Amino acid sequence: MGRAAGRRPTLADVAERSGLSKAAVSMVLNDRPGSRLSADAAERIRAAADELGYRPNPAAQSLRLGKTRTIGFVSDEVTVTRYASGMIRGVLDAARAHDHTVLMAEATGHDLAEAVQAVTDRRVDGLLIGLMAARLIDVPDLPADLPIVLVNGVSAHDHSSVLPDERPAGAAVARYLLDRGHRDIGVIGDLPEVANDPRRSATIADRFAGIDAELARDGVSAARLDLAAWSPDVGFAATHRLLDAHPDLTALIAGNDSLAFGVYQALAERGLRVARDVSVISFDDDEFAAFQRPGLTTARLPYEAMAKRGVDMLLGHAEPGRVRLPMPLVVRDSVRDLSAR
Amino acid sequence: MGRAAGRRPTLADVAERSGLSKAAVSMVLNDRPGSRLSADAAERIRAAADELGYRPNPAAQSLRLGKTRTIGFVSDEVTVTRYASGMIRGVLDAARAHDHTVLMAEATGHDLAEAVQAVTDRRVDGLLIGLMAARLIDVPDLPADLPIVLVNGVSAHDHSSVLPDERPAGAAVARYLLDRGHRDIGVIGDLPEVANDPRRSATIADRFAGIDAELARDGVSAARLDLAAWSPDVGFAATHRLLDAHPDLTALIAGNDSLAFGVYQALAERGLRVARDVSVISFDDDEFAAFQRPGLTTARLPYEAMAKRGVDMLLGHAEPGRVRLPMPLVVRDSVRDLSAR
DNA sequence: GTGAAAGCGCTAACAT
DNA sequence: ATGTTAGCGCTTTCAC
Repeated sequence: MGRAAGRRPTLADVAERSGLSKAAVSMVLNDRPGSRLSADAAERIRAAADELGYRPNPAAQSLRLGKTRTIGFVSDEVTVTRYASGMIRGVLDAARAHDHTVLMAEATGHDLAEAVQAVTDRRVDGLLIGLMAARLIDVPDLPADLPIVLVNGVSAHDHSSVLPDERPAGAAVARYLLDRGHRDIGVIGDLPEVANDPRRSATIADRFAGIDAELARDGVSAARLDLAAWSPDVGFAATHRLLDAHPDLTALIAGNDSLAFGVYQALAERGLRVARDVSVISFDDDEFAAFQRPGLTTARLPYEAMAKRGVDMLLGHAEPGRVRLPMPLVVRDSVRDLSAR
Repeated sequence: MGRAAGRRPTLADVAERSGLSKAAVSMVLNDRPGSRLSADAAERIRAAADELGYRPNPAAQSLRLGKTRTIGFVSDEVTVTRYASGMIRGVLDAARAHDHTVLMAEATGHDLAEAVQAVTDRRVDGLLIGLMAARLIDVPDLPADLPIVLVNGVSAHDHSSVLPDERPAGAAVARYLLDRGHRDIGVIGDLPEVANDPRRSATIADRFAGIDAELARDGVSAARLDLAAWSPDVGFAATHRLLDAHPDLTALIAGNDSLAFGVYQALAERGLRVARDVSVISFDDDEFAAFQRPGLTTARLPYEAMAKRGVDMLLGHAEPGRVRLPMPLVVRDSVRDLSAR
């Protein structure tokens, strides 16, 4: 049992108390196969360590081993923003599962290189770069032997990375509507300017390509409205514009949940009920998607799973490479089944 | 200029390259007053360090100095949840300002003591405990010399802590309504069960006490509805119930923004417009408060400022003790001015 | 003014 | 099978 003593006990203290050598203590506590200690000796050592409340000093271990059992996590703004909190959970959980701790640094406003430097200065064993929006970035120079993986991002070089698999998600969203009898569909939110620039988004183009391809399979061509930004107020304005032009639409696909928030508001203002009058479906599964009334059906961005996979790759528990993870469709109540009537 | 060399350069490398001793290099690089090196020698050392891209090994420094320049941040769920992301930003920024890094651990599901242990095992220089909801907790045993401060929480012992100053905020919210001519006011969301248990909330009682006192000053007694939980759907149901009983209400005070989200939904369902027909005001300033339509006026929980103050206290840059920080009223468009008509 | 040397706590190679 | 020792990279007394 640990006491809150003055000086923290060291290996030497445990050795002295157990009447054995430091080497013996080290062997037992790390149960190295080296040489079998007598069961009795091992017992004495464990007892002594326990009584003293001994905890190894990680600085000493790092110095000796050249490993820190710490990974660095630098992000553009996922740490400090609500959107990708699942990513933090994933990183923390996966790191703990492999007995590593996480050093976080934020690159908001700063140079990414600066944040990376701060972290590598601490001699982390691996570097995870997490991005808010999936995009292409330049990875700063870093020690040649430092493993690195990008979560929700890609580099121009061949760094390992994990991205959401947007194309099938786009197709699944369209298919969900099609299967329920919708053929008069509006698509709110393609961002041509962003979609064509991988440094702004490496995946949005896939999202819409998936939608378009699936719609085309059934011969439906959607009413489209391109946008310049994704926020509730532009979703609000866009909905009004689209519905003014096409009052016959039975379903709306929003580029993401933030836009869909605005769609709900606009629909309410027009006296239209979500699902009953106009169905809505979207992407991301933001926290408030479940709070909408009715609950918003949306294809989830798998932040937590991506982070976990990233850590696993970083620590050698998963194949490295460029990976895409599925975006599950979270079904709630915002889509009406027209085929049943 | 740093090269991505094979082995990382050490102090000894810098010494060799500059033709001086390790001691001299250490002195110069940390500019110790000890003994003045010749300006020329100092220059040579800096140049050598620069060319080599030398960065001190923190493990070695920690071992020698007994300091890690790292603080531990353990929280119940602020890390992995969107609500208090401002707290993370505050911690990270303040730590960097004092040249410290942050080790994060999450106590969700686990024992708080377990997360604290994980962090103190790493020999952090200070411990920050951050809570989602301001409440009273028991701080686990820890090394006697480890500074600790609670952010958005208090302990039964006299640990330093920083809390939001809820009473004045409650008063300010009520006053804001009163000053605009509202006298038929509904209060949605007191949680008697929670408010009376400091281990569930150490501040909610103050919030409502502030509201009540200020209302009483002007002789108005609100229509109150006590709740058992704070979520959009209970806010939704509560609004309907309250308005059914008191159709004459001109303003609603919601216990927090999550509740207010439901208030908006219920009002919309009744064909009532926020502000024009019924004013709404709330607490927290959640991210989506600004996205509501009209924007929600709310008393902000100063997560970022609390975190910053906490770090400053921890690192000796601010007076320790029990501190309360103001909750600024963020004025948007959800309250109508009745006195002007 | 400058450098040699000890030592922080730990592990692994080497003696015994 | 157990113990002794060197050394990871750094800072800081203490001689020179």
